[in-house]
Amino acid sequence: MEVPRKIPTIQDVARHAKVSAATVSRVLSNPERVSEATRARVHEAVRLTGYTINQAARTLRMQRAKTILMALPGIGNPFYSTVLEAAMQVATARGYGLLVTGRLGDDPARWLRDYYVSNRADGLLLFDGTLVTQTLHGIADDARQMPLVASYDDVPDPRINSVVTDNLEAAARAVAHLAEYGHTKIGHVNVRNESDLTKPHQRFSGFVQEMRRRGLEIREDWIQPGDYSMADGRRAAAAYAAMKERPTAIFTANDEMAIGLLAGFREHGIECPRDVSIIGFDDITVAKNYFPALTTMSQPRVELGRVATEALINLLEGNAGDGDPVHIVLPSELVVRQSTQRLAGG
Amino acid sequence: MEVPRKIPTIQDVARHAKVSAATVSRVLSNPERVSEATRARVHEAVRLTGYTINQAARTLRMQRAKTILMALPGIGNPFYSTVLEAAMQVATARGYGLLVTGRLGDDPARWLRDYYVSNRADGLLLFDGTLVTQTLHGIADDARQMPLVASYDDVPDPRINSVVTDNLEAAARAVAHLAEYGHTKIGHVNVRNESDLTKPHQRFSGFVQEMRRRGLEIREDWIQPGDYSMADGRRAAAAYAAMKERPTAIFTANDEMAIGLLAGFREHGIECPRDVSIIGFDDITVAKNYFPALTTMSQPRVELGRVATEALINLLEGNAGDGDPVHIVLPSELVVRQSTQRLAGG
DNA sequence: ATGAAAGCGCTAACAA
DNA sequence: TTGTTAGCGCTTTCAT
Repeated sequence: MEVPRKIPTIQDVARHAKVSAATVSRVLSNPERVSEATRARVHEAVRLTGYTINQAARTLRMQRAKTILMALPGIGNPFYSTVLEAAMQVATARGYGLLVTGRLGDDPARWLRDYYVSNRADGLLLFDGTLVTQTLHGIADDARQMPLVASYDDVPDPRINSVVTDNLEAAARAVAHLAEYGHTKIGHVNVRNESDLTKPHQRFSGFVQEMRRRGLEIREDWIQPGDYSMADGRRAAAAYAAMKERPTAIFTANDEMAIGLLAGFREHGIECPRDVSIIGFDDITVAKNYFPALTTMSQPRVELGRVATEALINLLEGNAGDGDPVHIVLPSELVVRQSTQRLAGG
Repeated sequence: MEVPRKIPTIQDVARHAKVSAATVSRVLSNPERVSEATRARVHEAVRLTGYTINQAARTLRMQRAKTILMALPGIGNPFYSTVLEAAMQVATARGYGLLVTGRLGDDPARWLRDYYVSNRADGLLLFDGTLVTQTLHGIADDARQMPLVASYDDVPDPRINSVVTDNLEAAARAVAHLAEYGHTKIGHVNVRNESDLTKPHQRFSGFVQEMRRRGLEIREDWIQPGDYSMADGRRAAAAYAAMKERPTAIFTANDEMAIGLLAGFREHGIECPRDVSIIGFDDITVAKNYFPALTTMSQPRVELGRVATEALINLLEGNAGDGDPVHIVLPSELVVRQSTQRLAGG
């Protein structure tokens, strides 16, 4: 019956090595300030005691948690899980822990900022585009500013650091691809609600922009609402199927809606790409394994997670805050597969 | 030019309310031990100062971080992202933060345990089945035990708390489904490596068990290796395609491999379900939207995340450790869709 | 190069 | 019911 040993503290190590706690601390963070002999003794003592630094104490003392907070709109989305994985790798490599949160309550800004004020996280990786700029500034513009990097589909406030993909351009290219294939009757599936009227999604704007540029008619009824889920893709399919006249090509704001749309169409006897061309957005893993393989705008989501996390940590460790905001735009790429086809006789 | 206010501490609140810090602390954690009048004054002071408790200080003092650590084998996997989301919701609701980690380095047990020893997390949600039981015990059986709940495909050490699905049974039912459809030539795709020889995956065992029970031949070459990725599903497809004699039905250990397998087969002109029936495992979102819609064993992954997290927090808050280990088994469910078919003339 | 001492912000034991 | 005091484990002046 073993007596549970106490978790060793820096004092225990000091005693073992016959030095002061201050010296142990130095060995651990500024080894060059300690003589080689002492250093060796301390390391040995660390090994012997199995000492691990107490982060809570260190955080309290240093006012830095060595932890970053990642706010996600819905982790269930495979898109974000890849981003999360990339972020985690970078964070770990640089000695940071990664807290995740999603449920933001009725005061999202406060919810997030409390992590900072309460000394649980040093900075924020914001992947949740539902927070409007105003709210965002509630986080960043406070006296006790929380360092943050935003990364989502909309173009964030220029005062806020951001790492994004060129959503507007990419959406325009998606439409251009359809147009180049001879399609003129083009539909779109995207989020549509009041907040969007004042601040439309970049992918929506890209769609509108390219349609206008090419002089193509934008038909209201061909723009179907979708919250980025497969279920909403199916719903859109039902809506299109019920129409007398349908678009010959549809651009969905993400791959999951494209898949739902395809699946839904199939149930209505509408075949892709025979009857309709569909282009998605994101290039999630399943896109190339779907049938038909999905044409899509590929997003560098590993890069997104990696770069955003690196930017944040640099911010935290560099001369924080006194530089200009960081704005990084990563390129998307058109990946043509089987779900789009030249319009027959077009 | 606003001078950045200092983050208010409990002392600031105390000063405002003209009470001692201890009283403020009491109001925040044991309100009933404080008179109503004082309580009101303190609350007002909290509001005025915008006070938020300093978690680092509290953690140091109480030796509890109010944070749980979730170890995932690969968050990229959409299966786990759903579990993660469920876990996060429960954790948040019960006042816990959720740290995630994946990169476990060369000493995974130590890596995970250090979170505990260093006072960063109070307990561990272990979703990574690659840690063998021995290693696990390195985490749990230490003098400084880290409370943990394991949840993955293999049946964990009985001394360890676990929340799992009935993988072995479910796998057997998957095979039974194929057999009932008249298939006798049944293949399987699953992880295969040395560690599996000593400790085969439950889904593998379930396959073997049901095949034996029905007196069906288990052909080594029909058991293809797969690391649960779509890419490995494709690889398996290539392997099967190259065979002179192929199975008429295949059970893959997860849906992603099933999708990869289907996509791969299609490229070789092998159609599902016409030429081969395929049953997956997990029922990821895309399964029902795939073409053909995937027959699969549905796993209650939201439940899994929820129940495991609840079990862990109960453990942390209850009379921890002195009870028997918790073992919860959640049921899987057969979902028949289009990717399996009765064997023609069978 | 090393040690002594103070203090980060909180809670809990004890006193009043 | 409330206040005083000590101390969680660490880092960091300031001495030596």
